[in-house]
Amino acid sequence: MPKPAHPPRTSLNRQAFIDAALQVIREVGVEKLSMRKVASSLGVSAMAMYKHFPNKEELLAATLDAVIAKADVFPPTDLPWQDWVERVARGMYNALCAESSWVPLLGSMRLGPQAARATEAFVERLSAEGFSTEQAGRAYFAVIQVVIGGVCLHASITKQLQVPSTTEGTATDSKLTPLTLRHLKEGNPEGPNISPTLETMGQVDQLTLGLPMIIESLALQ
Amino acid sequence: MPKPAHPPRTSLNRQAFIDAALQVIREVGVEKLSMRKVASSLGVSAMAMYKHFPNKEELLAATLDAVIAKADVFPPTDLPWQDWVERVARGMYNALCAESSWVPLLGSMRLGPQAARATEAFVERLSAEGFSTEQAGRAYFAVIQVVIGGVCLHASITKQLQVPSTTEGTATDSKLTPLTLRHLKEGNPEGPNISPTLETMGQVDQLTLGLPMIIESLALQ
DNA sequence: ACCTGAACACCGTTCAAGT
DNA sequence: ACCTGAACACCGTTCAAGT
Repeated sequence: MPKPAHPPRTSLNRQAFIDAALQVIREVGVEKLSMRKVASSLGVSAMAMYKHFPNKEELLAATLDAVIAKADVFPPTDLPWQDWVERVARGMYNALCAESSWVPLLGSMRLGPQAARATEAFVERLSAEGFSTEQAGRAYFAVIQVVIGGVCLHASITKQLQVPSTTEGTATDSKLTPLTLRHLKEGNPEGPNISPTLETMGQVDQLTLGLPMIIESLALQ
Repeated sequence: MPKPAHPPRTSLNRQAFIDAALQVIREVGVEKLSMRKVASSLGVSAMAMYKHFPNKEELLAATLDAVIAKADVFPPTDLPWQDWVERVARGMYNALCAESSWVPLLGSMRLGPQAARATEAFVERLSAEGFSTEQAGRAYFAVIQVVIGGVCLHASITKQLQVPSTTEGTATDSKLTPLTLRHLKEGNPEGPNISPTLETMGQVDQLTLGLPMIIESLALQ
C-alpha cells in the first residue's frame, strides 16, 4: 500500500473547504449551499474544489462527518449505562437539532469514519456491560432510530407551527391547511379534542417520547 | 364563509399536476423533480403551474399529501389495539420505504390535511380504548418517531451498503470509508467484532427495533 | 499539482404579452 | 382565467488552458 508523501498540505486544503462549507451552511442552510458560494467565500474559483472533492455530495459527506466529530456526544464512562445511553442519545439529538438544516438529508447521506467511530464506542460500552454484541448492535440502532425520528419530528412540528397565516377563508382543496391545532379544531370540532395535545407537543422535547421506553426495555434484558 | 362556485375545474387541473408530479417522481426521484419536467410531461409550459401552485414547495407538499392519502394505512378496527397500532406503523413504514425518494425531506415538509386525518384517526382509536387524549397523542408521536427513524435508518443503511468499491488502498483522510462491515473490520480489528451485527442490520426490518418496545411500554399504562 | 474562465445543460421564478 | 416565451439569476459539472 503506497503512502502519499505529503498529506499535510492536501489535508489542510481539504479542511479549509470543509470549514468554509460549515460557515456557509451556518449562514444560508444546507439546502442553499452551493459549490460556488463555498469557493467564493475562500476567494477562490468554484472549480478549485474539484481537485479535493469529486462532487458536491462528497463535500457534504465530509462536512457532515466534521459535524459529527465536533458534536462529541460521549459522556464520561463512569456513569451507569442507562444514564450513559440517555446522555449519548440526548447529545446526538441536541447536536442535530442545533444544526437543524442537516435534517432534510438525514436519510440520504453517506456516513463517514466519525459516524463509524460512534457506533464502535457505543457497542464497546454496552458490551463491557454484559450485553452481547448482537444486543448492543440492536440497542445502538434502536437509539439512533429514536434520535433521528425525534429530530425529524422536532423539525416537522417546528415547521408546521411557523406557517404564516395562509390567507384562509376560502378553504378550497388548494389550501393545504397545516397540521396544527387550528386545522384539527376546524376540521373536526365534534371529534376528540386533540388540539391541546398537539399544542403541548410543540413544546415537548421530542426525544422523551420514545427514549425512556427503549431504555426501559433494554434494562429488562 | 364564501364557497367558490366551480371547484371541479380547478380541482381537476390541480390533480392533473399532482398526478404528473407523482409520475415524474416515480421516474427520477423527488430530488430531481423540476417544475419544467412536470409541466412538459403534460405537454404544457412550465409557467402554467404557477396558476395552481405558488411555488415548487407547495406542489411537493400537495403531492406528498396525495401519497399519504393513497397509503391508506388504517386496518380494520376490530383488531386488538396492540395489533392495530402495529399494523398502522408497519403500513406507514412500508409506504415510506416504497416511496423512498421522499425520505430526504421527511423532516422538512409541510404536512397536509391527509396527514392530519391520520393523526385524528389514530387518536380516536386509542381514546376509544380507554387512553386519555394526552396519552393517545403521545403514543401517536412515539409511533411516528419510530416509523420515521426506521425509514431513515433503512434508507441510510441501504445507501451505505450500495457504495461502489471506492478505489481503496490509499486510505488518506480524503477517503470517506462508509459505515460498513469492511470499515469497522479494518479500522479496529482487535475491538469487539461488530461486523456480523451490522451485516445483519442491513437485512433486518428497521421498524422491529423500536416498535415492540413502544407498544410494550404503552400496554403498561 | 493546483487553479482559472468560459461554456453546457440545467434550475426556480418574474414579467409582459397573448387568447 | 389560463397559458406562453423570453429573460434573470442562479445551479453542478466539464474541459481546455494557464502557472
